[in-house]
Amino acid sequence: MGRHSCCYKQKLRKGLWSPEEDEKLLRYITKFGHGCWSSVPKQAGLQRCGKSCRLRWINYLRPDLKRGAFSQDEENLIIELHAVLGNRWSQIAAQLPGRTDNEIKNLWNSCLKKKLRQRGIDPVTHKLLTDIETGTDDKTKPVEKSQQSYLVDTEGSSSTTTCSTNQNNNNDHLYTGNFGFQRLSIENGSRIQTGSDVGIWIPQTGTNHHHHVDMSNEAIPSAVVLPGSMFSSSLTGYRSSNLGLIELENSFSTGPMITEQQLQENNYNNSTFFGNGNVNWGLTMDDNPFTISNNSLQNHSNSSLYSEIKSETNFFGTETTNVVGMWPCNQLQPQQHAYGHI
DNA sequence: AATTAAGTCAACCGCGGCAAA
DNA sequence: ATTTGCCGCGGTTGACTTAAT
Repeated sequence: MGRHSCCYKQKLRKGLWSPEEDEKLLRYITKFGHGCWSSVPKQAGLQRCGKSCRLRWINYLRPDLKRGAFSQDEENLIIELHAVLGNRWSQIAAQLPGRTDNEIKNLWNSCLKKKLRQRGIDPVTHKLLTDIETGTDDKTKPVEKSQQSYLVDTEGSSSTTTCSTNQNNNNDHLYTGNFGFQRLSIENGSRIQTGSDVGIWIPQTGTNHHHHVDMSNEAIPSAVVLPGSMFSSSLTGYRSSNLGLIELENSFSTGPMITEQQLQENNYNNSTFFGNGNVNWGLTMDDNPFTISNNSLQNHSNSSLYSEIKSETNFFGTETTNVVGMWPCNQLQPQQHAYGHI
Protein backbone atom coordinates (compact mmCIF):
# COMPACT_ATOMS: atom_id res chain seq x y z
CA MET A 1 0.00 0.00 0.00
CA GLY A 2 2.98 2.24 -0.26
CA ARG A 3 3.45 2.25 3.46
CA HIS A 4 6.72 1.89 5.18
CA SER A 5 7.60 -1.77 5.12
CA CYS A 6 9.38 -1.60 8.45
CA CYS A 7 6.05 -1.11 10.14
CA TYR A 8 5.15 -4.68 9.31
CA LYS A 9 8.42 -6.44 9.79
CA GLN A 10 8.74 -8.70 12.76
CA LYS A 11 11.64 -9.45 15.03
CA LEU A 12 12.89 -5.89 15.00
CA ARG A 13 13.82 -4.22 18.22
CA LYS A 14 11.76 -1.31 19.47
CA GLY A 15 12.01 1.06 22.36
CA LEU A 16 14.99 2.64 23.95
CA TRP A 17 18.37 2.30 22.32
CA SER A 18 21.17 0.53 24.13
CA PRO A 19 24.67 2.03 24.22
CA GLU A 20 25.81 -0.85 22.03
CA GLU A 21 23.23 -0.02 19.40
CA ASP A 22 24.18 3.64 19.53
CA GLU A 23 27.79 2.69 19.06
CA LYS A 24 27.00 0.56 16.03
CA LEU A 25 24.90 3.20 14.39
CA LEU A 26 27.29 6.00 15.16
CA ARG A 27 30.25 4.07 13.85
CA TYR A 28 28.46 3.07 10.68
CA ILE A 29 27.15 6.51 9.78
CA THR A 30 30.38 8.22 10.69
CA LYS A 31 32.17 5.91 8.32
CA PHE A 32 29.70 5.49 5.47
CA GLY A 33 27.02 8.12 5.91
CA HIS A 34 23.42 7.06 6.17
CA GLY A 35 22.53 6.85 2.49
CA CYS A 36 19.27 5.01 2.21
CA TRP A 37 17.95 4.67 5.72
CA SER A 38 16.15 1.46 5.03
CA SER A 39 19.44 -0.25 4.31
CA VAL A 40 21.31 1.24 7.26
CA PRO A 41 20.25 -1.23 9.97
CA LYS A 42 21.25 -4.25 7.94
CA GLN A 43 24.59 -2.77 7.01
CA ALA A 44 25.24 -1.59 10.55
CA GLY A 45 24.19 -4.90 12.08
CA LEU A 46 21.19 -3.55 13.91
CA GLN A 47 17.87 -5.24 14.56
CA ARG A 48 16.03 -2.02 13.95
CA CYS A 49 14.02 -0.53 11.14
CA GLY A 50 15.55 2.24 9.09
CA LYS A 51 13.09 4.68 10.42
CA SER A 52 14.13 4.03 13.98
CA CYS A 53 17.79 4.46 12.99
CA ARG A 54 17.06 7.72 11.27
CA LEU A 55 15.24 9.06 14.29
CA ARG A 56 18.00 7.99 16.66
CA TRP A 57 20.60 9.69 14.52
CA ILE A 58 18.69 12.91 14.00
CA ASN A 59 17.53 13.33 17.56
CA TYR A 60 20.43 11.96 19.53
CA LEU A 61 23.57 10.82 17.78
CA ARG A 62 24.14 13.61 15.31
CA PRO A 63 27.41 15.32 16.25
CA ASP A 64 26.14 18.85 15.68
CA LEU A 65 23.45 18.63 18.32
CA LYS A 66 23.47 21.18 21.06
CA ARG A 67 22.74 19.47 24.31
CA GLY A 68 21.50 20.83 27.57
CA ALA A 69 18.74 23.16 28.60
CA PHE A 70 17.31 25.77 26.31
CA SER A 71 18.49 29.28 26.95
CA GLN A 72 16.07 32.11 27.59
CA ASP A 73 16.84 33.50 24.16
CA GLU A 74 16.09 30.17 22.57
CA GLU A 75 12.80 29.91 24.40
CA ASN A 76 11.87 33.41 23.36
CA LEU A 77 12.74 32.67 19.78
CA ILE A 78 10.63 29.53 19.80
CA ILE A 79 7.66 31.43 21.13
CA GLU A 80 8.24 34.09 18.55
CA LEU A 81 8.53 31.63 15.72
CA HIS A 82 5.56 29.65 16.91
CA ALA A 83 3.46 32.77 16.73
CA VAL A 84 4.30 32.98 13.06
CA LEU A 85 4.69 29.35 12.06
CA GLY A 86 2.39 27.48 14.38
CA ASN A 87 3.24 23.83 14.99
CA ARG A 88 5.70 23.63 12.16
CA TRP A 89 8.38 22.22 14.39
CA SER A 90 10.87 21.40 11.73
CA GLN A 91 10.75 24.94 10.40
CA ILE A 92 11.13 26.30 13.89
CA ALA A 93 14.03 23.96 14.53
CA ALA A 94 15.68 25.19 11.36
CA GLN A 95 16.08 28.55 13.04
CA LEU A 96 17.72 27.06 16.12
CA PRO A 97 21.05 25.47 15.27
CA GLY A 98 21.71 22.25 17.11
CA ARG A 99 18.13 21.78 18.23
CA THR A 100 15.77 19.17 16.88
CA ASP A 101 12.14 19.52 16.02
CA ASN A 102 11.38 16.81 18.53
CA GLU A 103 12.92 18.52 21.50
CA ILE A 104 11.41 21.84 20.54
CA LYS A 105 8.04 20.17 20.30
CA ASN A 106 8.59 18.59 23.69
CA LEU A 107 9.65 21.88 25.18
CA TRP A 108 6.62 23.55 23.77
CA ASN A 109 4.17 20.95 25.00
CA SER A 110 5.64 20.51 28.43
CA CYS A 111 6.82 23.97 29.27
CA LEU A 112 6.27 26.90 26.94
CA LYS A 113 2.55 26.41 26.53
CA LYS A 114 2.16 26.60 30.25
CA LYS A 115 4.33 29.68 30.53
CA LEU A 116 2.26 31.48 27.94
CA ARG A 117 -0.96 30.58 29.70
CA GLN A 118 0.47 31.89 32.92
CA ARG A 119 1.08 35.16 31.14
CA GLY A 120 -2.52 35.11 29.98
CA ILE A 121 -1.61 34.36 26.39
CA ASP A 122 -3.32 31.70 24.36
CA PRO A 123 -0.53 29.41 23.14
CA VAL A 124 -2.44 28.65 19.97
CA THR A 125 -3.34 32.13 18.85
CA HIS A 126 -0.76 34.04 20.88
CA LYS A 127 -3.43 36.48 21.82
CA LEU A 128 -4.62 37.38 25.25
CA LEU A 129 -6.85 34.82 26.87
CA THR A 130 -8.73 37.53 28.66
CA ASP A 131 -9.55 41.08 27.78
CA ILE A 132 -7.57 42.50 30.60
CA GLU A 133 -4.06 41.58 31.47
CA THR A 134 -2.35 42.79 34.56
CA GLY A 135 1.28 42.63 35.47
CA THR A 136 2.78 41.87 38.82
CA ASP A 137 4.31 45.17 39.70
CA ASP A 138 2.45 48.18 40.96
CA LYS A 139 2.90 50.15 37.79
CA THR A 140 0.77 47.79 35.81
CA LYS A 141 -2.85 48.52 36.38
CA PRO A 142 -5.88 47.03 34.73
CA VAL A 143 -7.02 48.89 31.70
CA GLU A 144 -10.60 49.52 30.88
CA LYS A 145 -11.85 47.25 28.17
CA SER A 146 -13.45 50.17 26.44
CA GLN A 147 -10.04 51.69 25.93
CA GLN A 148 -8.96 48.66 23.95
CA SER A 149 -5.55 49.02 25.43
CA TYR A 150 -3.49 46.43 27.15
CA LEU A 151 -0.60 46.30 29.43
CA VAL A 152 2.50 44.46 28.52
CA ASP A 153 3.40 41.49 30.56
CA THR A 154 6.95 41.95 31.64
CA GLU A 155 8.87 39.09 33.01
CA GLY A 156 12.41 38.14 33.72
CA SER A 157 15.28 40.31 32.74
CA SER A 158 14.90 43.76 31.34
CA SER A 159 15.62 42.43 27.92
CA THR A 160 12.66 40.12 28.02
CA THR A 161 9.37 41.83 27.59
CA THR A 162 6.28 40.35 26.15
CA CYS A 163 3.45 42.41 24.88
CA SER A 164 0.13 41.37 23.59
CA THR A 165 -3.00 43.18 22.69
CA ASN A 166 -6.35 42.15 21.50
CA GLN A 167 -7.05 42.20 17.83
CA ASN A 168 -10.22 43.71 16.57
CA ASN A 169 -9.30 42.64 13.10
CA ASN A 170 -10.14 45.88 11.46
CA ASN A 171 -6.95 45.83 9.43
CA ASP A 172 -5.58 48.51 11.64
CA HIS A 173 -3.44 46.40 13.85
CA LEU A 174 -0.28 47.53 12.28
CA TYR A 175 2.66 46.27 14.03
CA THR A 176 4.25 43.36 15.69
CA GLY A 177 7.73 43.46 16.92
CA ASN A 178 10.23 42.29 19.40
CA PHE A 179 11.13 43.92 22.59
CA GLY A 180 14.18 42.03 23.65
CA PHE A 181 13.49 39.11 21.36
CA GLN A 182 9.92 38.72 22.45
CA ARG A 183 7.33 39.22 19.81
CA LEU A 184 4.61 41.63 20.48
CA SER A 185 1.59 42.70 18.66
CA ILE A 186 0.44 46.21 19.14
CA GLU A 187 -2.91 47.49 18.23
CA ASN A 188 -3.98 51.04 17.77
CA GLY A 189 -4.42 52.70 21.08
CA SER A 190 -2.79 49.91 22.98
CA ARG A 191 -0.87 50.79 26.01
CA ILE A 192 2.48 49.15 25.96
CA GLN A 193 5.16 48.83 28.50
CA THR A 194 8.75 47.79 28.39
CA GLY A 195 10.67 47.79 31.58
CA SER A 196 9.20 50.61 33.57
CA ASP A 197 8.43 52.73 30.53
CA VAL A 198 4.91 52.91 29.34
CA GLY A 199 3.83 54.20 26.00
CA ILE A 200 0.79 54.20 23.82
CA TRP A 201 0.53 53.02 20.27
CA ILE A 202 -1.13 55.92 18.58
CA PRO A 203 -2.81 55.71 15.24
CA GLN A 204 -2.93 58.99 13.36
CA THR A 205 -5.80 59.58 11.08
CA GLY A 206 -5.44 61.06 7.65
CA THR A 207 -4.01 60.07 4.36
CA ASN A 208 -0.50 59.38 5.46
CA HIS A 209 -1.49 56.73 7.99
CA HIS A 210 1.19 57.82 10.32
CA HIS A 211 1.55 55.95 13.55
CA HIS A 212 3.88 56.21 16.38
CA VAL A 213 4.66 54.90 19.79
CA ASP A 214 5.76 57.01 22.65
CA MET A 215 7.97 54.82 24.71
CA SER A 216 10.34 57.14 26.44
CA ASN A 217 12.98 56.54 23.82
CA GLU A 218 13.10 52.89 24.62
CA ALA A 219 14.95 51.15 21.83
CA ILE A 220 13.31 48.25 20.10
CA PRO A 221 15.88 45.68 19.10
CA SER A 222 13.82 43.98 16.46
CA ALA A 223 10.44 43.99 14.90
CA VAL A 224 8.03 42.39 12.55
CA VAL A 225 5.69 44.44 10.49
CA LEU A 226 2.52 42.92 9.26
CA PRO A 227 1.50 43.06 5.63
CA GLY A 228 0.12 46.40 4.82
CA SER A 229 2.40 48.05 7.28
CA MET A 230 5.68 49.78 7.36
CA PHE A 231 7.97 50.30 10.18
CA SER A 232 10.96 52.48 10.68
CA SER A 233 13.43 53.24 13.36
CA SER A 234 12.85 55.44 16.34
CA LEU A 235 9.51 53.86 16.89
CA THR A 236 7.74 55.64 14.10
CA GLY A 237 5.72 53.51 11.78
CA TYR A 238 4.23 54.26 8.43
CA ARG A 239 1.43 52.54 6.77
CA SER A 240 0.73 52.13 3.16
CA SER A 241 -1.99 49.92 1.87
CA ASN A 242 0.23 47.89 -0.43
CA LEU A 243 3.27 47.36 1.65
CA GLY A 244 4.73 44.04 2.52
CA LEU A 245 6.10 42.51 5.63
CA ILE A 246 9.51 42.55 7.11
CA GLU A 247 11.16 40.95 10.00
CA LEU A 248 14.01 42.85 11.51
CA GLU A 249 16.62 41.66 13.87
CA ASN A 250 19.06 43.45 16.06
CA SER A 251 19.03 47.08 16.80
CA PHE A 252 17.59 49.58 14.44
CA SER A 253 17.31 52.34 16.91
CA THR A 254 19.16 54.94 14.92
CA GLY A 255 20.00 55.81 11.40
CA PRO A 256 18.34 57.21 8.32
CA MET A 257 14.67 56.66 7.94
CA ILE A 258 12.58 56.59 4.89
CA THR A 259 10.01 59.32 4.83
CA GLU A 260 6.50 59.18 3.65
CA GLN A 261 7.51 61.53 0.87
CA GLN A 262 10.37 59.30 -0.18
CA LEU A 263 8.00 56.45 -0.13
CA GLN A 264 5.63 58.13 -2.50
CA GLU A 265 8.29 59.60 -4.75
CA ASN A 266 9.83 56.22 -5.24
CA ASN A 267 6.48 54.68 -5.84
CA TYR A 268 6.95 51.99 -3.28
CA ASN A 269 3.38 50.99 -3.43
CA ASN A 270 4.38 47.41 -3.76
CA SER A 271 7.42 47.60 -1.62
CA THR A 272 8.68 46.48 1.67
CA PHE A 273 10.35 48.69 4.10
CA PHE A 274 13.29 47.52 6.08
CA GLY A 275 15.19 48.82 8.99
CA ASN A 276 18.29 47.28 10.39
CA GLY A 277 21.17 48.65 12.29
CA ASN A 278 21.82 51.98 10.75
CA VAL A 279 19.90 51.50 7.63
CA ASN A 280 16.34 51.43 6.48
CA TRP A 281 15.54 50.53 3.01
CA GLY A 282 12.84 49.46 0.68
CA LEU A 283 12.57 47.11 -2.20
CA THR A 284 10.10 46.04 -4.75
CA MET A 285 9.00 42.52 -4.38
CA ASP A 286 6.93 40.02 -6.21
CA ASP A 287 4.12 37.99 -4.75
CA ASN A 288 6.28 35.21 -3.46
CA PRO A 289 7.14 35.04 0.16
CA PHE A 290 10.75 34.26 0.76
CA THR A 291 13.32 33.74 3.37
CA ILE A 292 16.80 35.02 3.59
CA SER A 293 18.51 32.57 5.80
CA ASN A 294 21.57 32.68 7.96
CA ASN A 295 21.18 36.38 8.35
CA SER A 296 22.90 36.86 5.08
CA LEU A 297 21.59 38.31 1.90
CA GLN A 298 24.41 36.67 0.02
CA ASN A 299 23.03 33.30 0.86
CA HIS A 300 19.80 33.98 -0.88
CA SER A 301 19.25 31.78 -3.85
CA ASN A 302 17.38 34.29 -5.91
CA SER A 303 20.13 36.33 -7.46
CA SER A 304 17.87 38.85 -9.13
CA LEU A 305 16.12 39.46 -5.90
CA TYR A 306 19.41 39.76 -4.17
CA SER A 307 20.73 42.32 -6.58
CA GLU A 308 17.51 44.20 -6.26
CA ILE A 309 17.82 44.15 -2.54
CA LYS A 310 21.42 45.12 -2.79
CA SER A 311 20.76 48.09 -5.02
CA GLU A 312 18.01 49.31 -2.80
CA THR A 313 20.22 48.81 0.19
CA ASN A 314 22.94 50.88 -1.38
CA PHE A 315 20.44 53.49 -2.26
CA PHE A 316 19.60 54.08 1.31
CA GLY A 317 23.07 53.83 2.63
CA THR A 318 24.80 50.79 3.93
CA GLU A 319 24.95 47.08 3.70
CA THR A 320 22.32 45.35 5.70
CA THR A 321 21.98 41.89 7.06
CA ASN A 322 19.72 40.01 9.38
CA VAL A 323 16.66 40.15 7.24
CA VAL A 324 14.82 37.09 8.33
CA GLY A 325 11.76 37.06 6.20
CA MET A 326 8.95 38.92 4.67
CA TRP A 327 5.64 38.36 3.09
CA PRO A 328 3.87 39.95 0.21
CA CYS A 329 1.57 42.79 0.85
CA ASN A 330 -1.49 40.89 -0.23
CA GLN A 331 -0.84 38.05 2.12
CA LEU A 332 -3.63 38.16 4.63
CA GLN A 333 -2.22 35.44 6.79
CA PRO A 334 1.51 35.89 6.72
CA GLN A 335 2.08 33.12 9.17
CA GLN A 336 0.99 30.69 6.49
CA HIS A 337 4.10 31.48 4.52
CA ALA A 338 6.55 32.57 7.10
CA TYR A 339 10.01 31.32 6.47
CA GLY A 340 8.97 29.76 3.22
CA HIS A 341 11.30 29.51 0.33
CA ILE A 342 11.03 30.63 -3.22
C1' DA B 1 8.80 6.00 53.57
C1' DA B 2 5.22 5.13 50.38
C1' DT B 3 2.16 6.62 47.09
C1' DT B 4 0.42 9.54 43.66
C1' DA B 5 0.60 13.33 40.46
C1' DA B 6 2.95 16.02 37.32
C1' DG B 7 6.57 16.74 34.23
C1' DT B 8 9.98 15.34 30.82
C1' DC B 9 11.67 13.05 27.05
C1' DA B 10 12.71 9.42 23.62
C1' DA B 11 10.58 6.90 20.51
C1' DC B 12 6.69 5.18 17.88
C1' DC B 13 2.97 5.64 14.54
C1' DG B 14 0.59 6.91 10.56
C1' DC B 15 0.15 10.14 7.08
C1' DG B 16 1.34 13.06 3.02
C1' DG B 17 4.59 14.23 -0.42
C1' DC B 18 7.56 12.82 -3.71
C1' DA B 19 10.10 10.24 -7.08
C1' DA B 20 11.18 6.12 -9.34
C1' DA B 21 9.52 2.03 -11.36
C1' DA C 1 -1.50 6.89 -15.14
C1' DT C 2 -0.75 3.98 -11.39
C1' DT C 3 1.86 1.60 -7.97
C1' DT C 4 5.51 1.21 -4.84
C1' DG C 5 8.81 2.57 -1.49
C1' DC C 6 11.20 6.05 1.10
C1' DC C 7 11.60 10.29 3.69
C1' DG C 8 10.18 13.67 6.78
C1' DC C 9 6.75 15.57 9.63
C1' DG C 10 3.68 16.18 13.51
C1' DG C 11 0.73 13.91 16.90
C1' DT C 12 0.87 10.77 20.42
C1' DT C 13 2.40 7.31 23.71
C1' DG C 14 4.52 5.47 27.50
C1' DA C 15 8.69 4.91 30.32
C1' DC C 16 11.14 7.28 33.44
C1' DT C 17 12.06 11.07 36.78
C1' DT C 18 10.88 14.49 40.01
C1' DA C 19 7.75 16.82 43.08
C1' DA C 20 4.01 16.79 46.14
C1' DT C 21 1.17 14.72 49.56
